[in-house]
Amino acid sequence: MIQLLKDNYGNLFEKELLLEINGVGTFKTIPEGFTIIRPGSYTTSMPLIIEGAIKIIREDANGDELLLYFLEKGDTCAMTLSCCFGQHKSEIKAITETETTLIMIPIRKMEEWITKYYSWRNFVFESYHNRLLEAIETIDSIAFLNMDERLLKYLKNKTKINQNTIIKNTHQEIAYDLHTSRVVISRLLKKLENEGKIQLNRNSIEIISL
Amino acid sequence: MIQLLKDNYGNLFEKELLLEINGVGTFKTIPEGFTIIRPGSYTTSMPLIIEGAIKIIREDANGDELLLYFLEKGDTCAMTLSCCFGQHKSEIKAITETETTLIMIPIRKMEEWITKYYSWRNFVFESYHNRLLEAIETIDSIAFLNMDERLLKYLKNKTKINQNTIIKNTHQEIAYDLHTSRVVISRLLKKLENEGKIQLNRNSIEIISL
DNA sequence: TAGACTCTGTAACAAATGTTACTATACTTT
DNA sequence: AAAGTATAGTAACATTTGTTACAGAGTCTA
Repeated sequence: MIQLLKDNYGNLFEKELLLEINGVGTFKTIPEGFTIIRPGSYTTSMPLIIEGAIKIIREDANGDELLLYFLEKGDTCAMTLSCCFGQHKSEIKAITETETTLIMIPIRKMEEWITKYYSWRNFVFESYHNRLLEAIETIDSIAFLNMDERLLKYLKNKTKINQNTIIKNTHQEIAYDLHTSRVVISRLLKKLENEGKIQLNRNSIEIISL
Repeated sequence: MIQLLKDNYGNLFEKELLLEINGVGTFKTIPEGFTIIRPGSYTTSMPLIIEGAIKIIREDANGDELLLYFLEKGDTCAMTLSCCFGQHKSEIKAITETETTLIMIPIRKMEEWITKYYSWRNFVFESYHNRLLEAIETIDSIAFLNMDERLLKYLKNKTKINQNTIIKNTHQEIAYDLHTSRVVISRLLKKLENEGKIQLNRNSIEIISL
């Protein structure tokens, strides 16, 4: 069995299930910045993240965008889950934030395992729960926080996800994620720099202390 | 078997399951404006809505509030679902919007039925899916719409849920749901009245044409 | 190296939303 | 009926966020 699978899901799933996953799952490594899922698309397999991070974005009909949350290793996409179960189409866009390694599980199997393995059932429900919580967390941020606080939270989150205190993004990219304008982000970042919390450079932001 | 159960879930669940629900479920009728679930609370049973409507509200530590969505007959609370499965505590507040009749299902049974009945499994997953979609819909509204559009959407939704073109609420109550101030709501409502879309009265709003 | 292009900084202004304060009216209670 | 309370209307103003415009600095390419 591939070591990566064992490392990431070994304490979550029983041995038989791990063997099944290893048998029917397809391993895939996807480069950074690749769009995995688009709004309106249907999926026939479900991804388990082994390594890396995926950015889940809401995109409406006018092309307005907003970052919903990040997925990391050990996570799966709840939207894909329910798309698989119910044959619904996707309402979100998924882009690899870093290079990402996935195991793709065919729908047929994931349905079968629901009745067969308690640990799998648990994993699926936990995933739904976590995604619902993250959606609510996003709602909290947009509804209750001002843009400066949202930006701060975003920067913290980003350093955690990328395991790096240097954030390689333009102000425009950040503005898209937070659904605001570039000028607003530049303004607030400059304020953070003046407060000594970050260091601004072209195409990147170094976090000093948030 | 109670007719209401058959009427609302008859085409969703098989006969055996309906009989089981009827056997172990407890029927409850709750008056309007009653708080069913509070943030931080744990639940040991899961509600199926038979009649009426429930308002699901996010409430943060500072007491800030925001309406997430309404639940109607045929719905169940996904947050409660995952609370039951995972022993998590509630992150939301649930208040009856109208008088509501529920069937309460003990956790033990709902877990057992997951493996036993395909239709139940389906129902649970569909519920999660729908709640996730509604959370995303809420995110859309807060992120992409201005307050006047959000108010309009709110009024439309409210007439649908209550089956009544007269909305019995004060401006303050609406302001809480949309997490803004009373003055803002009064201002926008007055604008809608001037446009001939609504008629304002003390403690109530009559919808003319939205 | 000249020109094109991208990214950032900044000012000036516009629009949306939030706050405070005060008034009038309707309703409730004593 | 008088007093108190809740609700709504409105003005004036503050704050936050969004928009437009332009300049300068870095990067890329012919």
